[in-house]
Amino acid sequence: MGRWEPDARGRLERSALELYAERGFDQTTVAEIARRAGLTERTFFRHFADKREVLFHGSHALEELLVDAVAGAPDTAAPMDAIATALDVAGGMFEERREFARRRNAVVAAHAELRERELIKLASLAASLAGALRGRGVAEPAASLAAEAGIAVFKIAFERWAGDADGPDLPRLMRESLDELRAVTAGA
Amino acid sequence: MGRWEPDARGRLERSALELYAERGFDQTTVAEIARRAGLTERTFFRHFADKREVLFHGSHALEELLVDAVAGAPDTAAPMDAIATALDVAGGMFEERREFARRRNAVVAAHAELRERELIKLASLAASLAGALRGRGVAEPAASLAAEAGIAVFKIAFERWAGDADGPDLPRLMRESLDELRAVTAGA
DNA sequence: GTCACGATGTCAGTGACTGTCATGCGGCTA
DNA sequence: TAGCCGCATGACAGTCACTGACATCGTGAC
Repeated sequence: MGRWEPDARGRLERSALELYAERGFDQTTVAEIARRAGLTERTFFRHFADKREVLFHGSHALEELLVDAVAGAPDTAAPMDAIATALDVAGGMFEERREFARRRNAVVAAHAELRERELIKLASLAASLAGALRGRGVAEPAASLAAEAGIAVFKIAFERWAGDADGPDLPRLMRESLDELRAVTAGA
Repeated sequence: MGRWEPDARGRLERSALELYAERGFDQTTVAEIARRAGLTERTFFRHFADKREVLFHGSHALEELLVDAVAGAPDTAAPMDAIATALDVAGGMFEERREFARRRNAVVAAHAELRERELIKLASLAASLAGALRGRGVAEPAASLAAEAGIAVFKIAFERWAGDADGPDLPRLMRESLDELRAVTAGA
């Protein structure tokens, strides 16, 4: 055992989510988060670039997962089908963490600065997915457009999922939304 | 003539853009922006909610313009055709302000916090466009999906336009990107 | 002429974030 | 076993974004 309690980063993440949910993002100081985690403010900023980032540590893992899904889709799959594979994986991942995902989303949705951070994470995800599509031989701008369309589907399906605890599961909402997008963009 | 020089807000906007371009966003303090505009830091924050917002004052006007375009599209137009009308209007607007738009975009693209703000403005625009589509009788989630797809087209066309000063004009890139999106989402 | 109004200035305060140096446990090496 | 080093954390001072409260003073209504 080390000199300190283990998992400082995890303690900070949990303390931050609790406090943001209890009092709101603005009414929580970094010093309070650190104190609840048994650490100091300075240590918080060694683990997270800013007060928002503490809620977004998982986004990198999600990005890797989805990039792998796109890269691993059958060679014969069309670009949007590769994206659909990734959306399925994402839906499964969130469905496994229903409680946490919904609690975290409520906090993020309640504050504009946190929504901003969420949007730039999604933009980064779109860029990575576009890269994965290019790796499959898809040209620009088709790769970026397919990736952005996939993120649009993700956003809308996720929003509906988070807002209706008794509705369909997320993978299903993803598939329905993708079908809806195909319908609405069809035709000249 | 008033007690003060006129157009304080405009002076602040111009001073900010100049300084962000000259030294970078981080290396510019609000006090410096205000001093160059002949005002004080406190006055800056009376006009703009924060240091980033000074670059995004125009986004509200853009939003109104595009909402009107969607609302004013022919009754017979399909959802994506109404969106296409709005994209055409947007393309024209930026094309009229080529120089300014490109200079401003270079500043925004250079700093993650500014890109975040841009993304939330685009998300707000998407929400307004979805509202305009609902006003035309389009149901959810089709309205939101069409709006988000339109924003995806806008983002990618704008990026190509900003990155290639000698390329096609923006309305043309918008139309090409929309056609690409239709092609990539087509098929089951 | 008076008076309310509105845009700005002044000043003090909070809190996010950073740079720098100190501390002490665990492991490595002689 | 002794000395040393790396690494996670603490302590502390400093900058700057942003806010609240109050003062100032041309302008226009009456």
